[in-house]
Amino acid sequence: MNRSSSTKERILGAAEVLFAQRGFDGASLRQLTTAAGVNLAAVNYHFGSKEKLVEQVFRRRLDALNAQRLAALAKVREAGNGRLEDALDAFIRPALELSHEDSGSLFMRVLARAFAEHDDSLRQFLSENYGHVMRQFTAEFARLLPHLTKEELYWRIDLVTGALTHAMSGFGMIQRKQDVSEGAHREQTIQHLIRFAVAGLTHP
Amino acid sequence: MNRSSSTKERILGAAEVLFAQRGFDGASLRQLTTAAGVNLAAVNYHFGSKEKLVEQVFRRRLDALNAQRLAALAKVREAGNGRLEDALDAFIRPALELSHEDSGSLFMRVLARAFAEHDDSLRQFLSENYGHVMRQFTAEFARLLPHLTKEELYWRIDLVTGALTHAMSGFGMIQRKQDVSEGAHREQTIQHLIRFAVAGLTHP
DNA sequence: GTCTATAAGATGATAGAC
DNA sequence: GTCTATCATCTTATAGAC
Repeated sequence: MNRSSSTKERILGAAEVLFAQRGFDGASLRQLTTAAGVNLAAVNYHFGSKEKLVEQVFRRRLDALNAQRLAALAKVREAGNGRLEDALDAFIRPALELSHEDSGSLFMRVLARAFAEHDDSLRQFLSENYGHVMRQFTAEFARLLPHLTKEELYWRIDLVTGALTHAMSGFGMIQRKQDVSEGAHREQTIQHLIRFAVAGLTHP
Repeated sequence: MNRSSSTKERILGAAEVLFAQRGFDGASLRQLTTAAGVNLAAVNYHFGSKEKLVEQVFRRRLDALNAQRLAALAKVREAGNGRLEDALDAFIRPALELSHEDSGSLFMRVLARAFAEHDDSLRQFLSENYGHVMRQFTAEFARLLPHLTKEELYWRIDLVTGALTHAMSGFGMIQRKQDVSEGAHREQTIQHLIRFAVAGLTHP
């Protein structure tokens, strides 16, 4: 059994937790390797640098998320006369499912940090690797809302994205109540978001 | 003429810029005092610590913003049978005006960082000092949307807040075009947001 | 692949002269 | 109020033994 992959995974897991809690600069390699139970030098050995490690933390979650989104969108398309609700579901559900996973909420905080950082190299990385997903969804929304000008459509998609981002981030005031299961709460969030987005996208 | 207030102001200005660009941890007192053209020791002399300086950077903008919001809300109330659009305008306009000011967009990035930090002491500071504003607006929305349950209303306000936050942050894909003036673009954003929010709040 | 030891440098805070 | 000098501590990265 090769220990290297286990070491890599342990580092990635610890990095996600610590980047969420303390930020990319705030989490030191010392804290990180200690938490992962590996040697201080292991990060540079396995990833090359701290920055490459950050990139891998993103890839691990976002590759899966965007594959799910595109697969769901493809299903909506091939089903023929898709409804707006279904396209929105394809866009929203994988994202919210990720954000409600055990370590997913941690990752959401990592993502929020990345956006707040406003770091161009990181933004470029995200746009290069996942920009095509947004473009495919925009094209589908344009097909389903043919009465809107491009300008108007972009505005509305932008605001939907804002609402989704906010819901994923967990910053809002809505907290899951004790008598509601995790899964039920997620489904509630998805349904609220979809109805809200449909109203916002289709109003005259 | 007392130089101390000028030194304090120069520090606050430089801090806002550098906190936005590099984060609270990322901006060192050395970079900060150099940019402000003051001595390294001046921050600790005038503010006590780096953390107290951060607090003052927030106060300078948020005290003004929330006073404007409450004044606008009071006007809507005293005008009698207010419309939902007017209450939303009171909530949204001061925020978006701040975010479009010269140094306002910088401050928005500072604010985004604070949320991403998820730092409890900072969140507590914000909630203690400005939480009553949100409560007053929620009460007004409840009055204007009596058919919604409290539960449903909270969800929808939360999603509106998400869209507003996103619009303020400037993360979105919508960029001002060259042939549109700064003021016209801001007004466009406000109108899009209000119409989107009205649709999202009132849908059946 | 993993370890220790250490290089080379930045950081927040403060003491004390002016 | 402002300055310099410095403390104690932290950081990333690497060299070299095992």
